Amino acid sequence: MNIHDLAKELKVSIGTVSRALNGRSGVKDETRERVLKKARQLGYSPNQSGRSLRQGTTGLIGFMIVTNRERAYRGEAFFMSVLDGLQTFLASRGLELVVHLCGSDQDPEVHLRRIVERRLVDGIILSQTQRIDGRISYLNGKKLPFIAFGRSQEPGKYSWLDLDFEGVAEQAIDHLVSLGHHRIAVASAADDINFGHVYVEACRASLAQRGISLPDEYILREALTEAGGYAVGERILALEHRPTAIVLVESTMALGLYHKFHDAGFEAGREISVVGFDNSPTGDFLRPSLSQFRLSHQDLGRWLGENIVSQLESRAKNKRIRQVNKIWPMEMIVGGSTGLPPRNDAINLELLAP
Amino acid sequence: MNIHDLAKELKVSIGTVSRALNGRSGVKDETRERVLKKARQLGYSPNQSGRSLRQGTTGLIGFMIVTNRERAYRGEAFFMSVLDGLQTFLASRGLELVVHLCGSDQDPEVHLRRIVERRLVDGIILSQTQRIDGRISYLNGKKLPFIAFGRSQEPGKYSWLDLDFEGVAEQAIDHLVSLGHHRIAVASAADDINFGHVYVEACRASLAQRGISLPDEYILREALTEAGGYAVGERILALEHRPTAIVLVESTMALGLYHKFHDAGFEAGREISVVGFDNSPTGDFLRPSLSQFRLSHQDLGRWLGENIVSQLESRAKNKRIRQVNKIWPMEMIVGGSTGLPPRNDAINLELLAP
DNA sequence: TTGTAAGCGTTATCAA
DNA sequence: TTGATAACGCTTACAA
Repeated sequence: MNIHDLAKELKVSIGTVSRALNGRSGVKDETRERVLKKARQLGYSPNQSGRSLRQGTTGLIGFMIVTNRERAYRGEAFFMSVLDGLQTFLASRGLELVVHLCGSDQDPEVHLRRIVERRLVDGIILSQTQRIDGRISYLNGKKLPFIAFGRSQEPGKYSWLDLDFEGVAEQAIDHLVSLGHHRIAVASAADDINFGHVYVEACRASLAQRGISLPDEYILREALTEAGGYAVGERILALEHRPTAIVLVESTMALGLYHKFHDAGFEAGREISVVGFDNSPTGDFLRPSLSQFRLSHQDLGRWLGENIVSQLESRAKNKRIRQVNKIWPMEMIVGGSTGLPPRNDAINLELLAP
Repeated sequence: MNIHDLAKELKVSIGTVSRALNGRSGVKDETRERVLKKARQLGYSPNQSGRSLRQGTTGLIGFMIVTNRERAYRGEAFFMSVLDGLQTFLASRGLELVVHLCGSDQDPEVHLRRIVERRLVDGIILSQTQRIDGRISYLNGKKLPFIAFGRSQEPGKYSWLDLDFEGVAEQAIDHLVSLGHHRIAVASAADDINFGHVYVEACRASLAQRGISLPDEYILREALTEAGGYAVGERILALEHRPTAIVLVESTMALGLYHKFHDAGFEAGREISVVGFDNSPTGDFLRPSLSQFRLSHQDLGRWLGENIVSQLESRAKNKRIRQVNKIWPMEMIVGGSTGLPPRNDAINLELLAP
């Protein structure tokens, strides 16, 4: 069933059918009705390859996810709600979202090049950006609209959206320091994903502002998984100068960390305070509940959709694409995992006062 | 940059370029070399729309995921590793995986029809099959290769892959009954997803074989989330005749359930035994660790890839497509969450003996 | 071994 | 308001 068959069935020309279906003007109302009805009846939809070839656009927006065996189970689940928000928005604009997975043994840049060169999509959103990310410099050289979900150190003007790691670090550190903590560790990503670096540096800056240093042994780089959290627990419990608090760049780690604490007879919020990251249900259902940050994944997805569509529209009108860089604010929700430091570790501010 | 530009650059015809790039015979080795080199140099890849239009195939395999706000955070994470295995296999066969998300406010069948009618993919894998699932009967009427990941009650011959819910139920029930449990509850899905029904009935059958009935109040249908698990915990603790064990159709629920137990001063494996489902890291890192079932998501994905490719090949050779129905075996890993029932609840088999 | 040209299904231009 | 036709980029049958 193609446009010729449909036209023959209706005894009109393919041009008329095309105009009718695409809402072009210059078709008699009655004819348009007939065409639409018959198309519905016969289940006809235009072949996308034909359309794409003629129009030069596919109507598809790509979202690239790099699967990583280690993190595959939960880390990427973060994206599901983001994708839900994105897809819902795109659908409202007649666009279709397609998610491209990059297998754990493939090179993300090579994979991206294939997608772009074959013209599979009209625009693409990258995620899990690395500090040095060849995908970004590659796309900077193309005219394809794209957004990096996550900052990078790649030079050049391009649109990106990122979580407010600085704000999160500041709120977390402020909360902990005001409780009296001054030995605060940071658990971050083991690989070169950019936010891992950003978060550590943001914590360092927030600590420094309060006259507190972040020694190397308090920076714990592990997998962003339950197992990684467990490893973090082992490492901090083994330290001679144990921290009294730890901030995590990913809430999933909390489960492993709690487990290790449990084994050692510790409890989060008593011996060691813990701050998670984005609001995972896991954190809410831990005991004690995890102090973490409010974040609407759906809204994030919607923002991505609005922004990529605006790029598409600029391009269609041959206008210059406006680059947007957005830091997504997040707000702390204090749970039971943060409390006063153990007595002999607290700075008693009153005693220090003259 | 299209095939004409490349041909002009090389001073050969487009036919030769195409033959060279596609590995067709009848091209001088030297010419082929030159073409391949130049194509690489200029970053040329054939436009997919052009190819698809000509060949009638897109080289894309779809995987449809229905996002559901309630489950979005973790339930769908199950798929990430499956997709990793699938994508890796497809890439080895020159095919590209595209994941189509169906937003929570969209009709999955309508969404599927649009994908199929526009010829976006050469084959598609459905997931989250419902008991009555219009998508399956729709695809049965088409010639597009597809696999349902999850059985359904839809009539007709079609390929499907499903987890061995019967085997899981049998092993779980056998384990619990041999520990002395005879009041066993089942937590399953609240919506019409088919595996929810399958699992309950499988448990009922395994219990019946041992002369144990499954009363309605022991069937707890809730969301497959932490919150759902918490709700399950509330409900069973409120029962007059409390079960001594519960089996869950999704391990994520365990976190909420443990939390509720903790609040009530209970511990899994002591007052109430708990059996989870697929081997989530969450289950491994709970305390006590969750008894659950071994499952390689990657292998599952690979199986899907092999099967859809075999369908594609049959179709290309105009051979009849062989329908395959596969039950994926799973093996129990006993953790600390299953133990003897509390004393006064156990059937002491020796005392019952004459 | 290479070049030429038809045709895949669509949209858009132009003429009627 | 409609119909005929070119063009999008590619692969392939056929001719050279």
